[in-house]
Amino acid sequence: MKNCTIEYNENGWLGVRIKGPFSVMKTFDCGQCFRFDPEKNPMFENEVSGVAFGREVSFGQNGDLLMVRSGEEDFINIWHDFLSLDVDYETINKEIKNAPVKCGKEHLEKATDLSSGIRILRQDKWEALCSFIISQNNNIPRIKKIISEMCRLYGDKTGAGYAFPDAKRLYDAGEEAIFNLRTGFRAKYIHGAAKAVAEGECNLVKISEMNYEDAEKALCSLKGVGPKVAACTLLFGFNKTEAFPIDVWMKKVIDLRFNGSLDPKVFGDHAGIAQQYLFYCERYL
DNA sequence: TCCCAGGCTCTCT
DNA sequence: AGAGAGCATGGG
Repeated sequence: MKNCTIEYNENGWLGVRIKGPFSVMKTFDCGQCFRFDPEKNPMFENEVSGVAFGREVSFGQNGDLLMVRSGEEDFINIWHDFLSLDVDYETINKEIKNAPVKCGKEHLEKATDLSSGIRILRQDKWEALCSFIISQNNNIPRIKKIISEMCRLYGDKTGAGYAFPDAKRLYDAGEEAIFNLRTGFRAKYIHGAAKAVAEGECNLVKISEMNYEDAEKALCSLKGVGPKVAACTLLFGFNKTEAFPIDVWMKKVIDLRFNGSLDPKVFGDHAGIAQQYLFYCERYL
């Protein structure tokens, strides 16, 4: 494992020393995932818990020590990858700060410093696609509520919580059931995407192996999926960090901080990370 | 109350 | 190609 070291394993918690910038709070509160919530635990400076890949997990943090409530095997096989712990964010942050932007360099540096510690999660592909279809013209608290209810009603029980329902399960539940989750006009989009994925007409694994342009085209062929939802899906679920989702907040950022134009290409393969820094900075500060 | 939210589709120029 | 209305709902 690169850039982190397992230091101990006791009482169900795994202690992992992290090299480079890492913040549990920022990572799970920056709007990239919807199934984790902060916990109050005197043991840690910060803790979040939630469900991913059908497993309940908690992440605590004290300084550069990450505490994972899981076995060593799950950490190595799932959570290490989920959290992008192999990625050298220290170097990436430097590259982002040095990106050849035409203007707004000062803001870019400030946003990078303020957001440092965010890790782009590698989430489940279907969960990312479905979640970001739900996200359109919606606000984050409400998105979380809808997804939580969707999991409670249609996801497998994981213990205290529920897994994210797979595509077939949502397809079988029917459009009306999905509408009854208060998804509104998105119900037919969710149901249609679930059908396409469940029946193999939309193969998410194949899409993840495509180049960015083809992958975006493939996702956008689904009704209710446009450039922004596709970009978020590819960034947060398909590990395509060159994706640069532009929502109403990012439009604001570009107008206000970059004088109306910002070419994602200046960030190369780290465009998605830069985007997330700018988004987080604008929303939360 | 009213504006808005990690937008997209459809229609009309 | 580009602009604009409509969409369901509820958070703040």
